[in-house]
Amino acid sequence: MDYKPTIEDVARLANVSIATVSRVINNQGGVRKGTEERIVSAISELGYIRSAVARSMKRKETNTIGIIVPDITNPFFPHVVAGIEQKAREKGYYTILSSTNESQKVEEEIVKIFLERGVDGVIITTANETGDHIKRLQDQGIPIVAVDRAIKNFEVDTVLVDNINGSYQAVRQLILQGHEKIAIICGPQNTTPGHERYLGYKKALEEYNIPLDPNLVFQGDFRETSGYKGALHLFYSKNRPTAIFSSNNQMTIGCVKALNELDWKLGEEVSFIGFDDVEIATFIKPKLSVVSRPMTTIGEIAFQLVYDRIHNKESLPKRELLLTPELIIRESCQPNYQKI
Amino acid sequence: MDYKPTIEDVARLANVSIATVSRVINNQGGVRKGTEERIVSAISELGYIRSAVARSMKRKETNTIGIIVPDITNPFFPHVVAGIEQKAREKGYYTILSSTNESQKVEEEIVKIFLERGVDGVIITTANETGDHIKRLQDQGIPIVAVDRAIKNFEVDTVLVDNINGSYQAVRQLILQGHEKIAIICGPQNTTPGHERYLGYKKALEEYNIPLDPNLVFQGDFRETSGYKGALHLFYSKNRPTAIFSSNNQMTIGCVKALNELDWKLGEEVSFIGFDDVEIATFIKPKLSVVSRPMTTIGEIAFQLVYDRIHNKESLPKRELLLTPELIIRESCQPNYQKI
DNA sequence: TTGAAAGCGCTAACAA
DNA sequence: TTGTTAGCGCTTTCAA
Repeated sequence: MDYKPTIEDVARLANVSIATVSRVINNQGGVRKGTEERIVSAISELGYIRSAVARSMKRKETNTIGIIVPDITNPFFPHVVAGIEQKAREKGYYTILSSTNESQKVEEEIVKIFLERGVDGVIITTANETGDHIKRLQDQGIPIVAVDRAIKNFEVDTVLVDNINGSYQAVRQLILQGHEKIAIICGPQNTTPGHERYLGYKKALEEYNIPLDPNLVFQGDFRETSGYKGALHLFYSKNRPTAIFSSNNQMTIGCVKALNELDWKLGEEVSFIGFDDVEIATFIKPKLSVVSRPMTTIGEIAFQLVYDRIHNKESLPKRELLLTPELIIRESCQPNYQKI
Repeated sequence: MDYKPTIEDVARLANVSIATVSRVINNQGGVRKGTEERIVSAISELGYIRSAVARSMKRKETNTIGIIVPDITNPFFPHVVAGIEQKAREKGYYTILSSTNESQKVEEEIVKIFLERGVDGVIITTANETGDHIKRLQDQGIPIVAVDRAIKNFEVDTVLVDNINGSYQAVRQLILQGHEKIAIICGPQNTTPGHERYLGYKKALEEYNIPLDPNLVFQGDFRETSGYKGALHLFYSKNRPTAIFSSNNQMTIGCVKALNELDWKLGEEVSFIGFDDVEIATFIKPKLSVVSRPMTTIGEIAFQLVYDRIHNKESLPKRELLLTPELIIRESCQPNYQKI
């Protein structure tokens, strides 16, 4: 069978007009019971399925949310996506997902496709925070929600994690355990998360009157190798730190690898806290302390924001949510014995 | 600005008919150069974007591939999806992704949605291999490709990994290193991967005349917690194994966590091989030996299969690919010293 | 409670 | 080389 029955086939079989059929498939009521029954059985007899395309054409909505992420293989995003999808399905929305591989050009392409397809809303972690290419979506009246990375050049709803607070908590913890030579492995300073996590580090040091030593600030790029290099660099620097804070999960991994190879004893010779939980955190020894983010919740909230805006085109002010990450203290940060 | 210009607006501005505009936006040629230029500039002046919905309506194709996975947070799938997406984009296709959380009911819902939306093809790792609900897709002439899990009750193109061979290789390796008390942490036996990986285990034991001890077979469900429980169970069983084979990545992680907590020395007291590579494999001490699958390649092939079939409605025989996984030996499997 | 009919924006066959 | 026009399958007035 390859023939797709249409609303007209149903109407013919049930001996009513297509308008009446439309009423029952949309549960609009106002149809006599007997008529409805005839229609329902005609539908199942024919195996009729209403065409979402024709429907979208008429209604000017697709019930789909476009999702753009920079890297679907980074475990953070599948969790966020799961949260979005879950909530979306509950509300009758579906998602079309694309990964940019951090490429601005790919992102532009995807935006264009979303525009053509008439998505009802977009949830994005952009590869380029200036966001000029994203503006076109907004110009078409398509609600946008930025997740994890802000968009700079115009106003959109945003759900971020309080990066400053997260790294502040982590560094403060290290300070309270008696560390003073605390290093940071930074993310790129031209991204919000990268910069903010550095600011939290600075803030904690200032608050406790610990001078910031530039030699303890290593510029990474959020990739594993830069974490690795960072640890190496710090190990061999003249002012070897007694504690390290790493700005993201991938760099944490590189870093721990390096510590292993250097035989730089985690927890004993050097305390450690990383931003973002990693799978390995609880099964290396000692267990890693981390700053953890509620990934699924982020997705759920993001969907709620687009959803609200889809159904309130005009009247909503810009909303900016800042979720507080949680410091999970395990074993990799210990009192600074070397001080004593 | 919230008004969406249509092909008519473009035609009016360029002072031609909509047919001519259609010709240029579809690169069909046969349009005088000057005319084309006028149209192109009208398009950019108005910011015209062709409606994919209207186009699909007319052409009876959506250029979208539906993807159904059981669990998007399992790192295996994002890699497969990345492969699909990559190839798809090259060919002008886009993907709509849904995760069933292993629920048959959710899967049925999604199938229905895909049907309504008129996807051109579906790539699925099904939560229920009997596949009766999926049959509806095929009845509508929508090509299906099964990935990682076969579909039993009718014929579809399939790309699988040779699970039997993969776990056979792993278990044989353990046997050759002198292990006899080799445990397996199974996946669900009503899924192909779960069952086949068990068969490979059995096959290896049989081949080397090692009797299968039911106490060494732990029934897991592919989730992390069941790997954790499995290791616990095996540790405390009267016939403690000297080697463990875990049937998937998530259970491997649970398992390694448990080993740590139990202080059951990996590689020394218990050798270990897991199915599927995991991020942490090279990272923990000792490094984990694993059976590795070419995930991105699987996705690329899957897309190629649907694509072929979309463009060759009738004429293709059923195709079934079986990729051979690779045993990567690292440090977690060692000769069985306890035997000596 | 039901039906007739007007489109939604596009493609493609046909005509000019 | 260009234009006219008939739909694609549905929703939604408006009228009966």
